Amino acid sequence: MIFTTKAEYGVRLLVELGRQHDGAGAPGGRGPTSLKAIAEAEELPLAYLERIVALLKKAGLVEATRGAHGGYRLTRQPAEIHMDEVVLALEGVVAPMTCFVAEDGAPVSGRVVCNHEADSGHGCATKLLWTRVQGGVVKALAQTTLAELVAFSNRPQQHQTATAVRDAAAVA
Amino acid sequence: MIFTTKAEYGVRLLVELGRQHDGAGAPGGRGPTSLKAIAEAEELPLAYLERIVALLKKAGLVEATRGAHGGYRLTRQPAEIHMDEVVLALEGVVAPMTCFVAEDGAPVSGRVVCNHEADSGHGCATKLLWTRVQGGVVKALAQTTLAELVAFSNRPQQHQTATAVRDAAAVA
DNA sequence: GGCTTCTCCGACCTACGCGGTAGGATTAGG
DNA sequence: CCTAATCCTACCGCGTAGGTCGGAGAAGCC
Repeated sequence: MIFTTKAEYGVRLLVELGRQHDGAGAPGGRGPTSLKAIAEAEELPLAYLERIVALLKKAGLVEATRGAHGGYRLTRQPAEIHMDEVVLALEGVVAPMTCFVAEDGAPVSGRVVCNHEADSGHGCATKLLWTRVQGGVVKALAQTTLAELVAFSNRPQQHQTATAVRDAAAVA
Repeated sequence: MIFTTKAEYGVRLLVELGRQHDGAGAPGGRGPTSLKAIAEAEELPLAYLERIVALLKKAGLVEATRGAHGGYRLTRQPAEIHMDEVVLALEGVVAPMTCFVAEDGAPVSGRVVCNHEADSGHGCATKLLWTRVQGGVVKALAQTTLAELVAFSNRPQQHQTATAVRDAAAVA
């Protein structure tokens, strides 16, 4: 499996925030949303969400107001939030293999290097393959915005599988 | 990380077999290659390789001859072997998330379904995202053949990173 | 001021799967 | 029969994903 529940829960958390963020004039919309509300809506463990949202905050995707009636809100419009950034914040660098290390702790889109070059004269052939795979993943992530996911989650449930497949095909 | 060393080692093993498989007239080329030779060439643990090659054999990608001077050989031309099939054999179904289960133990390219639909009225928004990601991965794998990897591994080592990046860009 | 309701923070725990080993049984050439 | 190879299955250590617990600050509300 490629992503952990950190990414899963984190994205669902952002979608929930994005749903509040609708066109409410002033940036920030209405008041912030508490984690507790999100945890109940998505049926996720609150304590675990706390640690996940901390990652999003550290990445500047989300801001918090503390105290009673506090909570979290997005720092940008959902349409401005691309999933490559989100996944980077949640999972760290996206590399298809342990031997892939970014050249400088670089971001998702950073170029990547294989560290067991000196195998036996010929360099490891897998590098080409993993590079292509990573390219495919990053491209898919970068092309998806939070706004899309919010819109998708608001659609009626019935033919969602079909539409998801169609959307995915449209990307390809 | 997305793939385990099973995929890494398995691909390297196939590349090594593909290198022997060059145009030697009769299908099968010269005699089979022993695992021991491959393990030494790639500096991989022999006992572990045994288990990995068993997966490839079960998938029909490779055939074995037992006994002294035995070993493994490819069942097809390297240009006919696509990496989606290889990775499927080695890693099992490629799903970006645990909640993704194929509709019938289907192959890599099979359509996929999220199993926690009934969340709270609205279906999980992540499905769209993971579907797109999986599409990107499968596409990248299916477009790469063993022949390409063999050719790549035979190139001089020097500018390999640069060429890998260029090749990956060409895919996109 | 004292609640309550939040965010914050770090220590702690547990099950599981990856990566690897050990030891043998089986088959085939010399 | 010995050796070289594939086969097969059980075992094992360790890192980490996934989650819990408890408590310390911050800010609104009575």
